[in-house]
Amino acid sequence: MNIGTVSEQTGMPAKTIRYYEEIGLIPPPIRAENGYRHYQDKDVETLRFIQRSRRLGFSVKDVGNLLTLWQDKNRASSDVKRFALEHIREIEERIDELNSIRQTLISLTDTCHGDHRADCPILDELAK
Amino acid sequence: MNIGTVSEQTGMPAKTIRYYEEIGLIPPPIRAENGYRHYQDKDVETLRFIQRSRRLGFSVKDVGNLLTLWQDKNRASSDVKRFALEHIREIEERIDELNSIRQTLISLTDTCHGDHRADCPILDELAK
DNA sequence: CTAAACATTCCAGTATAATGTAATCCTAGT
DNA sequence: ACTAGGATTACATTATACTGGAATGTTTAG
Repeated sequence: MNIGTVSEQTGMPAKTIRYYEEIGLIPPPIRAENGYRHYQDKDVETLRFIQRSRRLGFSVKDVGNLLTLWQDKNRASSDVKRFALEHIREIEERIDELNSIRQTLISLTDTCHGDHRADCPILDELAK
Repeated sequence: MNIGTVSEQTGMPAKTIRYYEEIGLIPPPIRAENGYRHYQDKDVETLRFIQRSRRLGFSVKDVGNLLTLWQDKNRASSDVKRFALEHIREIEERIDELNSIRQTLISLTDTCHGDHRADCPILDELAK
């Protein structure tokens, strides 16, 4: 498979696939005689794995660790679980912070009459 | 006031204050004869305004708009409110997305026994 | 007077995650 | 043969928000 086909099958830009190779997230594929990258089905699977992990909010670096765990047939499932739980914890932290910001903003907007008048408690609070 | 004093009073690095000036978020202050930036109390207020806005998750660009509204004595409070409500909407979007990711991750970790065995539904799901 | 502390500018770098662009090369179809 | 469409590399740029560091000038305390 050439990179274009892989790109089609994963929905990932060829550019991104090359980029993942460049940063060492995926191994360099073998090259055809013309110098074109030649991919196997398992490479598409790996890219899909990356894609799903990224969608679950794992950083590219995290994905690297997940890939290592995935490819290590001797890993303990507890290692993977620990990793995922830590990620959940981080996500919950971000949610908490956003919720706190949200609450503050809602209190502010609630006290702002929001009409043609200039007087605005939102700005007053930001300025106080 | 020199930049160091402002830095102390706001807790912002001098570097950051200069940076905000550079990107046009705050106006260039007058200079003393020695070339040092000379700040007024109102500049400290402005920086505090920026700080609070940033902590509420407004981007630097958003803060620019807020500052404009703040300094426009003729703005309608509805303009500010609209802006804040839009920001709340965006934050809620992010929260929703994070919650959805969190749910998925929790389902995954729940089905992973997390012991010494290699078998791991988390990786299986990422790979499927 | 001198050294530390503070200020200035300018250029570069950090972190994250790609994407854009140009020059060149290879391949497949008419 | 020719051209369109892929592929390659290398270098640069985007977005966001700063931060680091060097070279140099100024102020202040001992």
